[in-house]
Amino acid sequence: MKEADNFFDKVYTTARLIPFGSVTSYGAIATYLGAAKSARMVGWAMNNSHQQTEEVPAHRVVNRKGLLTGKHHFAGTNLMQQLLENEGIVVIENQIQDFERVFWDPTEELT
DNA sequence: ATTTTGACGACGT
DNA sequence: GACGTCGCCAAAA
Repeated sequence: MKEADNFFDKVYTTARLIPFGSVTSYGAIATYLGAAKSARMVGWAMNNSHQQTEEVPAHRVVNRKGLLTGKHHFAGTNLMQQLLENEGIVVIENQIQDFERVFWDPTEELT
């Protein structure tokens, strides 16, 4: 059985691979999947991730600026930030502090 | 079926 | 370096 034959499913799978206390960007995932210019699709997949059976840590996925652009898609107003801070990530004004420090690039994990 | 929009990103000005 | 435009592809209007 394939859990990741479709681009969307791959996005979900990759998102679940993000370690605790780390974050990544939509473009990083897109590039990892071979669709570097389709970062938007990753974001769209995240939106759809809510309907996925398995839990998808979409809160660990932000744009390349480390900005919590999609926080409005989460339940509460600051739920996404709360989740990130819960993992030891400092977020101020929707901006992740020490972004490159907590950034997790799936491409580097390929090795 | 066509147009607009979008949880983005890279490039051009 | 801030701002503008284009590209990507899928879904909603």
